[in-house]
Amino acid sequence: MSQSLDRALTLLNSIAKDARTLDDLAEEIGVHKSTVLRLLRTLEQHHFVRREGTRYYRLGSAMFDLANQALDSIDVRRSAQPALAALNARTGHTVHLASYDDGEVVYIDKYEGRHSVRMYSRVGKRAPLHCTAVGKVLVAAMPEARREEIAHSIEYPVRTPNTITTPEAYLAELERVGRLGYAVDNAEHEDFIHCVAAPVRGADGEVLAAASMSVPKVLLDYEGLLALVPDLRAATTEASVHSGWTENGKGH
Amino acid sequence: MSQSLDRALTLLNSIAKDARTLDDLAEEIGVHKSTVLRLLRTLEQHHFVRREGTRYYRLGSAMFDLANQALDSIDVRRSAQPALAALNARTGHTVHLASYDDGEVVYIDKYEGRHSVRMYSRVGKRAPLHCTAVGKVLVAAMPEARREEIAHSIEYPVRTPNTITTPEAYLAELERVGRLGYAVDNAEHEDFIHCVAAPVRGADGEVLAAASMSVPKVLLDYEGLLALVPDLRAATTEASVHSGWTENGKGH
DNA sequence: GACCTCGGTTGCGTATGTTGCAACGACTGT
DNA sequence: ACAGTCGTTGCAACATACGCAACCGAGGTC
Repeated sequence: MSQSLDRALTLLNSIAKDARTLDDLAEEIGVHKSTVLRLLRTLEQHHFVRREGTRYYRLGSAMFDLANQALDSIDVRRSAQPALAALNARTGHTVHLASYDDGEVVYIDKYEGRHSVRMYSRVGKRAPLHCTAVGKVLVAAMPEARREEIAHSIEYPVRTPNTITTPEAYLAELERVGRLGYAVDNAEHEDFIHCVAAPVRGADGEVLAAASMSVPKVLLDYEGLLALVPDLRAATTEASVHSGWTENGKGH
Repeated sequence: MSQSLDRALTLLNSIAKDARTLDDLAEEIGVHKSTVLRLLRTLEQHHFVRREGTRYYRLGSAMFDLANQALDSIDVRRSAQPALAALNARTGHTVHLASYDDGEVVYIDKYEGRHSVRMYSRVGKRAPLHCTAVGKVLVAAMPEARREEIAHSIEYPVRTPNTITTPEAYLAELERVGRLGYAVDNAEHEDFIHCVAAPVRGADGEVLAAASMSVPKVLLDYEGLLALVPDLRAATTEASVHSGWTENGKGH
């Protein structure tokens, strides 16, 4: 809608990957370098980018500042923190907190596991709804009409042999998740990892976010993964209570 | 330089403080609300803001994503992490890692202390050079000409009765810091807190960042604060080694 | 040491994108 | 059902951001 802003934001994405030079950027977004220069200067004034020497541009401190302000203002992140940190410390597995945003899942917190196998995820990163345990939990909590709508509107890219690839299969899975109160990602996203996830609820019982544990298959088989569910649910229940949820239905 | 971009970035700052409505924002930056709408839409496409209901706008996930990508690419942050985390765990005090950027200090990492007294700081936040221990360490490490230049170009706003207020006093303090190898902020920034800081060095002995410990005065008197210096320096030395520094001068 | 190249920087005229306006529509609360 | 509030759209006028081309300054090569 706004051309220059659009270009500037695209620039930020490029710069984020790693430090870039002026001509690089100009070519990348297909405009004259003087145009890029002007945009970068404005971004620089606001500390969104900074220069390294004369040649290279990097993201600046405003980025961090705003991001952290924003993270702080996500209430569920703060209220879930103690329970999730404890879960992470107790089990040693990687714990994620995620919420729904515009047809995808967004990770809003992460507690790194103790194993050497690192997942390619990061706070702020987005992931598909159809092949993640957190995605299933979040969509399963929506009213039926919305579930249908989402199930039919998203893509189903195949990530592994186990990935769900049709709206029908996805809806059936969501129904199961809703009934059980937790979701499994049986290596549907990455070949060597499987996950379990459960919802974190707020004062009115609405689902605010989903928490998951991710475990390498070599460390724990499917049975072992399911055995983690009670532990996970204890944590999400605690997180829910801190978020204003009360046992018997409606809270306020 | 670029008007629309400039306005958009200002919008982001406003939104960051807390969720805002359209007219609020329009009035705040003094333009018509349709203009704001268009900018917000572009920001929304890029996930820099998201809508809460129809009325409110909040920062979006791209913010977190880019910020974390950028933080990951700050090498000194990663290499200093183990040493600083250990220092924080060992002492229970708040630990900051900061670097110099455009006439100010920027916090690039923070390890929260165990006391209830919380400081108003945050990763990405900026602070003055003249009244922070990290600021002194960073400027003290620069060549004399640059030190002079900075000392005479910055402002000296008074924060507490102890704040340094003249270039001359600041330069004298810097000389002391350079000689001792560490800096003290004797309640010069906030009344009830004092800090010590020391440099983290890279392969060529250049100062990459400064690490500090901040302690409430009620918890530890000035003597007690100084007694922390050996512990701090052990940590910054360890961090320096992880950053490629070698004991006897030039590394590579 | 002079030349050459490459990348960043500047000034300028033009066209394009962006703006403000005013009218519309959706939603809320009374 | 009505009034008021707030988000949304189409349009015409204008300012703004654009691309061009020429100008620097630094690094490397012969």
